[in-house]
Amino acid sequence: MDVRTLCLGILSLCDASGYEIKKLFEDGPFSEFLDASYGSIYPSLTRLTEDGLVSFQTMEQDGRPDKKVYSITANGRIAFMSALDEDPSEDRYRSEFLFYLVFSHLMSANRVAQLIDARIETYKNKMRTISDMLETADTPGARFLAGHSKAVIEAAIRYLEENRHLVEGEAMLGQSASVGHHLEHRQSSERAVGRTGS
Amino acid sequence: MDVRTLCLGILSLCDASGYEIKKLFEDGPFSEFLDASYGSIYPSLTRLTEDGLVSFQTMEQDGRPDKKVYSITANGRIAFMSALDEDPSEDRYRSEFLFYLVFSHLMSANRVAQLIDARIETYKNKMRTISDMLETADTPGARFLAGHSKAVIEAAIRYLEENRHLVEGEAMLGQSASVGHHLEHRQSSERAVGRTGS
DNA sequence: AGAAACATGTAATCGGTTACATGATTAT
DNA sequence: ATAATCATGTAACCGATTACATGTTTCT
Repeated sequence: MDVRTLCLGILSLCDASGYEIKKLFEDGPFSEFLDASYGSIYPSLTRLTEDGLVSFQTMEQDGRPDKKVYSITANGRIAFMSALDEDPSEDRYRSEFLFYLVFSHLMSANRVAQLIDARIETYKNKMRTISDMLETADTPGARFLAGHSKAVIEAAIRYLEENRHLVEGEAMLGQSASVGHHLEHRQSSERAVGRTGS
Repeated sequence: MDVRTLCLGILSLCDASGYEIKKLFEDGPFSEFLDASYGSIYPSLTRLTEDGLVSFQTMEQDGRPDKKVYSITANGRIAFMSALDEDPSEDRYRSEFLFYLVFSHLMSANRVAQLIDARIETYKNKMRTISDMLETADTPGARFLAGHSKAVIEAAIRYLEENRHLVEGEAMLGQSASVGHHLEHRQSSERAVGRTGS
């Protein structure tokens, strides 16, 4: 699902400018599971306008730049509902933090502790944001979303606090066999025939 | 952190071919929080070889194509450990599923239920994979990672099962104010000056 | 018979980010 | 003073995915 459809969905909930849509991705209820930059939002809005799926009104403001407030059109609503008929793509989760922890044996215990402390701190900040959302959520969908984030983040914090000792032992070098055994080299019929590049 | 560094990290744990690295991203212990395609892995390995950070041995195999088994070099280890000194970038999580649920009011209760059922099914499959990993994990890092995934996924399943009723009520149309109030339009000094595109 | 696994690699494409350009106002 | 917020937009760049190209063996 591209940024165009994401914008269309947001505009099906309320009118907004490109700047405001970006804020919704950044701090609002969508921040936990979506993101898009101005460089993708503005061109999307232009395309959607060309395709007749949204329209806009230019608003003059005192002491602020003009703003284009976009509204979804009837065709836009139809297009968005068609998009919802497609199955959602799989979640994509990418965490350098977790990748780092695979290599805790290459870092000092202090470094690992610092990494985990920072992570817990980030989570706790998010929890504050989410608690605010839960309080102000006035639709089931919004409450559901906020509650979901809360449940998952709470579980992550609890896990980190209870199990950090597992990776904070001082750097024990040596190879991790746990990855190796995912690759069962068939020693039998393998023959090395050359070495390059070292 | 680009695919090059990811490959370097994996090769710091054990020798592997490009194909095997891909499998590690796909089914192995990294599948929960990383991904990369052949189209990025093979060129990365070539670049790493050119830079002297890895080397490879060509292995002839009976009844299978030749395979290039890569090993990290001393310089490679140094480069990777330098990479670990940088702070990890923030997690990126992208979920169309959660985005869809914001619009549960635009879908039939059946469709929403079907979406949630599929999601729970996916989670339960993952749980099986992770249980296997937990059993075979022979290093603290591996156990820690698997345990983390387990804790988070369990929380998500529990939440979905206990709260799905919130979004499975039959389509109640109308606008969601919960997004709107994240955008406090300063009605006072705003003036519409034109409408375009509808 | 056909699909899936094994195995490597290139080229075209594409979506998206980063940086740039501009500029007033408000908060620190 | 300086940074941050408000506000829109373009161009360059880049990393990564997708599709293509090739071929054997094993599983269903």
